[in-house]
Amino acid sequence: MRKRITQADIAREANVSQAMVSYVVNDVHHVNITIETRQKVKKIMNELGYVPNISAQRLKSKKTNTIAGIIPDITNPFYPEFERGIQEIVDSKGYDFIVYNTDASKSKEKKCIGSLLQGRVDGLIGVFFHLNAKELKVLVQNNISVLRLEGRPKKLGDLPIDNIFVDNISASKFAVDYLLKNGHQKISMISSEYGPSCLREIGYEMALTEAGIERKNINIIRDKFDENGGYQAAKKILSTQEKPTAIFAANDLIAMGAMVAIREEGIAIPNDISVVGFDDVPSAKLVSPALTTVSQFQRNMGRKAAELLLQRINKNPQEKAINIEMPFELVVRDSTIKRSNI
Amino acid sequence: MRKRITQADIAREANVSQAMVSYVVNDVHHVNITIETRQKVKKIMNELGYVPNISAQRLKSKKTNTIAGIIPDITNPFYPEFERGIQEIVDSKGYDFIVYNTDASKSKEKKCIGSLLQGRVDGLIGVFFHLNAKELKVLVQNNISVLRLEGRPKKLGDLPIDNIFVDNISASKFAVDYLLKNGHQKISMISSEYGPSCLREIGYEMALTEAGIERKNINIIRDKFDENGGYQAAKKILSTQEKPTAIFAANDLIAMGAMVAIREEGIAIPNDISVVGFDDVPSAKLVSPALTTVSQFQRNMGRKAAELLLQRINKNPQEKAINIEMPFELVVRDSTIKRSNI
DNA sequence: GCAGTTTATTTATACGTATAAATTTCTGGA
DNA sequence: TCCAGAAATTTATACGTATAAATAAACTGC
Repeated sequence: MRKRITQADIAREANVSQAMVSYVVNDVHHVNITIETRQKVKKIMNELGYVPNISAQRLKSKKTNTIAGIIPDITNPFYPEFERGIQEIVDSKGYDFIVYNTDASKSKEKKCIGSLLQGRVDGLIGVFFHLNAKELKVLVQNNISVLRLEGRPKKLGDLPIDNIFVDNISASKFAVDYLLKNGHQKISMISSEYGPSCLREIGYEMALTEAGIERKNINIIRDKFDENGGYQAAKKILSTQEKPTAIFAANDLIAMGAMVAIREEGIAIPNDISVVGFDDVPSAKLVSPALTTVSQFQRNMGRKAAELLLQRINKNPQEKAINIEMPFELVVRDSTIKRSNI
Repeated sequence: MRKRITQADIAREANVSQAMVSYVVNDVHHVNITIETRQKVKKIMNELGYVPNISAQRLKSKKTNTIAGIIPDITNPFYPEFERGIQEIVDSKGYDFIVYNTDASKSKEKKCIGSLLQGRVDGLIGVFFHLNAKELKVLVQNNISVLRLEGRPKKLGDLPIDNIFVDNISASKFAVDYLLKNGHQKISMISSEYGPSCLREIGYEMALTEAGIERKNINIIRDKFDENGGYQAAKKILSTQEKPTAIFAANDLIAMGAMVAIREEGIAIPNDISVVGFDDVPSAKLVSPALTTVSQFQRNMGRKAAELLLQRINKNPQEKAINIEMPFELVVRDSTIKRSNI
């Protein structure tokens, strides 16, 4: 393990001052350096294998060139694509990327904030289920830019906290409208307590109400927001005498769990029951039948989020916040079918 | 955006020296501090909202308290669980965690190394498809501990680079033996060029050879290591006149892609063709039929990897390398069936 | 041949922390 | 009352970099 080479080492070897080395390293242009010293320094840099010490740079510059991603859980297949989208952009701008998993728990969300206050990052892209803008204020006060992934536009206060969102209400309404258009009258929803689920419930209810579906056929069951939750909830739904002809799930994991339960009951998808999910996770097209679902174009959203955040960090940290809407798309696959016998 | 509070600010306010503040902050025990000053300093710390500057700490201590994970692609569902396992451990020890995605490309693997040499991290857990120990040596020389995720024990040179591995040859042999035991005689394999695939091919061949299967029925098709690759390869296999009764896929994504292709051809799984995957990714139990596959207990492996790495960083950075073997398990689900009509 | 520029380089300092070493203040015992 | 030693606190310095300010050297043009 050899000693790490610093600018001082190079300076000594090259018979110049440490400042000179710094100027050469950074190619500072408002300082004149003869071509000879420049080359001499560069040569020795290469010989000794100089690599700048990033901690020192960060201390001096008060910039970390790091951004954080705060998400519930990277094992939720919604997030890997989102993460890569972010990373693609920040990488290309020379930023590091740290991911925090909160498991959708309030205490972990808070812990993240505390950790970030130590000055690890210049900004963050966050999915918060518990903390609101007021609780994020302290970050902004400490010059850490914040962008949230949301499910609908937020009221823009005076805090410069941007939001990027897919309109979850419209998207879920769109999905349920699709089922209605295909002749389904009895559509149950499986949802969960947290996150965007409640928005998706609103869209579901809006679609059914607008279509004049009677109240008793508007039916939401809530459970965990993963495959087990979907499985349990579907079992419950299927144990009732009057089964729905379609199930709208608040996300794809729930939908897939429900599909397992439906198959176990010997009920055919889509012929007896159609299933629609939300998110278009990578495995949605691999299950059988392939799942009809709503894509949020996660990677694209990650990219856009990162671009917006870097812009804010580097251009206008204190300017007024904005809401950016992103598109969604209903991806029709084989888990839904037109119902002829109304 | 208010000024960040430093130890100097507190010192001024409390009428003590900056050093005193540092001692209080860090609860240094070989220095005597009266209870009054200690309390006075702490009170002012709280009032002003002091948070240590992590860049300064890192510069001074020459420790980053950060570790890196280098993986091919977080959207490959093998890795999220692995990552969370790592994170669980490093989090609890106060370390940050940065993930790099290499897309299994040599240039990106190299770029990672360059980046890490700037002193971003104290150690790394890496999945390298191209770089070997010799190319990682420079990290060790710069006091960055390295642990690799491998597919078999590595020859231990004098470099202190640990390896954690599931014995991929044994595991795939075990899986193929299971098919043989269930009466399958014609088993094709779908594999890929990179990563652990070639080890899994060896296990496949060993099993068949040992069982006395004739050479013409040992058949490996290679394609991309994702669902599309599996789909394409399966199409090719199914277009031959003498179809296999089982397909062993080098990983679950390939297996699921193959299942889509098989279904498209109207062939029944498992009745006509059994399918076995590798990795037990979360969606393996959600596809239909649920996929028989080999679990590597990814989260557990991530935990163990992190423990080993932290141990090396903090105890014995230069001691001889070790190989740590981890268990696997064949998870039998519904995509395989006993073949009665041999 | 020298005042005034321009060009090249060095010196000095700051970033915020940790910590060894030096200094001051406080003990208690003779 | 004084002193040795312990206790409490401060001073000084280092980590490695960036950069403003100071200085030195070389070049103008007259």
